[in-house]
Amino acid sequence: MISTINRHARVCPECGNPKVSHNKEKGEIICIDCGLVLEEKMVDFDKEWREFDSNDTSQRRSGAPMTYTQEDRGLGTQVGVKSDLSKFDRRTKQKFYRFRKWQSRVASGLEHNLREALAEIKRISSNLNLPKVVEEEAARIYTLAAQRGLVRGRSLEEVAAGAIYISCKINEIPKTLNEISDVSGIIKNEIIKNSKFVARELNLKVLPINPVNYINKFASYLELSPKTQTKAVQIIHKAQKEGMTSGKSPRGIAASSLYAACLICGEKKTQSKIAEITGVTEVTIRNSFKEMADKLKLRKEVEKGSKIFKQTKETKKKAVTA
DNA sequence: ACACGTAGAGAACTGGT
DNA sequence: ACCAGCACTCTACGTGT
Repeated sequence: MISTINRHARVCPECGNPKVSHNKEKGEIICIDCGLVLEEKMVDFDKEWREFDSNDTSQRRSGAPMTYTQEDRGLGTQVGVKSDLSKFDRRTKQKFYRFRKWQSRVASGLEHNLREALAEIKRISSNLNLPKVVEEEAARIYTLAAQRGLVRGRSLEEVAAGAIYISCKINEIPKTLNEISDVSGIIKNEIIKNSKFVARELNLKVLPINPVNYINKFASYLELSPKTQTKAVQIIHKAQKEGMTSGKSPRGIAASSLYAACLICGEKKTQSKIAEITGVTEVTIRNSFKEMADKLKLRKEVEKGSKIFKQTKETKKKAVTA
């Protein structure tokens, strides 16, 4: 989890330097070149020195896990609410009320902003039924943006919606701008504008997914042989070399390459079956396959595969009738 | 049932003004 | 900031095998 959510923050957005220094005492990650603080208020994940159980010699940490979905990352202390104070006498209660008042007063502008924005991110995520990891990533992106002063002069709701959009893309969650716009109440253009701005300033690379990553999963659902899988990967590599994959849906590329590989290896699966598993339509598979077959000269291989498929089908038939 | 083709519409992005 | 244009994908058909 930690490695996932921190993976985008290791290159300095200011000078592009990948060399960063981790100052554990201050809980900061700093660029060695320009000194820019990339991340602050980090948590030390080293061993806990205390022991709470004499029988247990292993050293443990305690408390709830750290989360970016709270402005203090779930690590802060909150002075109790009224119900917690019921057991105290009047004087003690008044003391705690004063503490609470001061706690809210001393909270910085950034903390107030984060509290509002993270609540908004939580609300949008919940309405869109987004996985926890997407909410966490969006919260992390917003927190970094706020720490770098990118929210200043912008509406926090707009930046929050932008963070959600980036997070969905990073985590491969197919949510459309319209859906995010409907739930957040922010117009599409503003979401695009803010997500681009934040991604650029934080040096977040929202790269398209490599279609090869899908092959194993889809092939397993389709119960394809390792030979067909390898062929599909080869086809994708060829297509990538020919520059056929840019701008296209990686799922579509994976689907059509699997379809082609099935035909070539004589392991026929229908377009509708592959479409069902891969989550793209038959039309997308057809169009993409047609382009691949033409540009990568797969026609001959496909014909050969079809012959093998027919032969094996006939021998199976004969075996059954015999 | 499956493969293939087409039309029209929508979503997302890009570039020009 | 706005808009037009573009490439891509989708739905919804019809047709052929």
